[in-house]
Amino acid sequence: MGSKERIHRLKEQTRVNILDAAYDIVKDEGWQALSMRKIADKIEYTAPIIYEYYANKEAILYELTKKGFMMLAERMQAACDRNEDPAAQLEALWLAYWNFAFEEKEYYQLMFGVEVNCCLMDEMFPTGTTPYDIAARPIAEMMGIGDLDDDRVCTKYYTYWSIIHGLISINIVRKGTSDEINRQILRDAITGITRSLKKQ
Amino acid sequence: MGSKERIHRLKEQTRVNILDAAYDIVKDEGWQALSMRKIADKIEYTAPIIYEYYANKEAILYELTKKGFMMLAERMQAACDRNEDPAAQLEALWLAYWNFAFEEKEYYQLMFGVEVNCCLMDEMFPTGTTPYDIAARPIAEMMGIGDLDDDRVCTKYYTYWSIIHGLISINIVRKGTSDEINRQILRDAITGITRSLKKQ
DNA sequence: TCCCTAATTTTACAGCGTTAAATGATTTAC
DNA sequence: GTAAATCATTTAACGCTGTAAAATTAGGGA
Repeated sequence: MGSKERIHRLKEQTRVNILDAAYDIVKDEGWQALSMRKIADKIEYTAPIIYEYYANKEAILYELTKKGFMMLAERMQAACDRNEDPAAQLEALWLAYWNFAFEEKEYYQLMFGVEVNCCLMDEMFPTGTTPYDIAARPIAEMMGIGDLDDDRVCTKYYTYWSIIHGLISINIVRKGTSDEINRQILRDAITGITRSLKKQ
Repeated sequence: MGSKERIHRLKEQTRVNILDAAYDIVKDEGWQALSMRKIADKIEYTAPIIYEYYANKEAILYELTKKGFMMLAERMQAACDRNEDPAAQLEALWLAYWNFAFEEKEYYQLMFGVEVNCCLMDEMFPTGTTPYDIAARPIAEMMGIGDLDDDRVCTKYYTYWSIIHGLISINIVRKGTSDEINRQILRDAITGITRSLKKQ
């Protein structure tokens, strides 16, 4: 009886189809638009059938997250393997990470909980009180640059902001890193960037 | 008739109460648990009344976001003002940012779209293929450290990861920064951290 | 007291994730 | 070949969501 296997294969295919359909919807309409009924529509079934394949919606997201992490790991490993020198390896591997985040934005959002938020930040602040406005002044001063909107100031500002926001959101999403290490990274990073301001 | 004013004041109070109720719920149960009906319950009204004060749920979130940004700006400015030297200003102001993110975690999540995700990352990867496993080797090599789990390696890894993830999520949430600047920050940061590996 | 207006609630709709029951189809046993 | 049993799938339903319209209640002015 090969029919048992045929059916088994078909069911496995449906499992994959559900994941693919979910990803298609997200790619088209974003994560907040993903619903069990839409997935069902796409695979031409009714909604409850999905529960035959996945315990619930979260399980689907979990599976997609796992897939995302596997893709990321592959790309980083491949980039690393293409180089010999450790410095070159590091650059290549982080660049692969960077590229993954934008080429597979939907996966990255799911994996690291980056919500696409409604509102543009700049219109949120009373003028002159954005973090940029506050931080740009001492940055510019140290660099000996008069114009607060100079690209060099802007770059340094984003360097500060990135590492701090990055460290924060990593800690919010996945707690577990020790406070000790966090503080150390924070101080290291701030003083490191600050030192680099004087040089130029 | 002062009663007109009394009523006006009462309505203004209700506007505030709605925001406060929303924040209380979020503080207790997280953002995903916030609903119009729960807010209404808390202020002892029925749900549709809220639409008399805010256009919709998004408007409430918008208002809270604005409040969060104002709090952040205040704290950063105050921290900056407490110092004279620009280097000290920068350290103080970014430390204030850091503290805000954790003391007002709910606001920070709303402001920067940091979702608290379901799943622990480590169980997602086949063993030995986490980004840490991949990146730790060249880091350790450059630092002349044999043990991949050494705290010094771990710290450097998180420094890389933070700035890259930070830069990515800032770009995902609020597009607008030029690609040119992004690339420059990325390269600067990577080579900067990499250089710091050799020194030690 | 009557009317108008404003405040508030009730009801309703369409969508969500999810479960239980009812149907339909297919395989197994005799 | 027909009956029974098992599986696949759908229909119906529950409680929840955001939101809109209608119905109700309350308050103030003539």
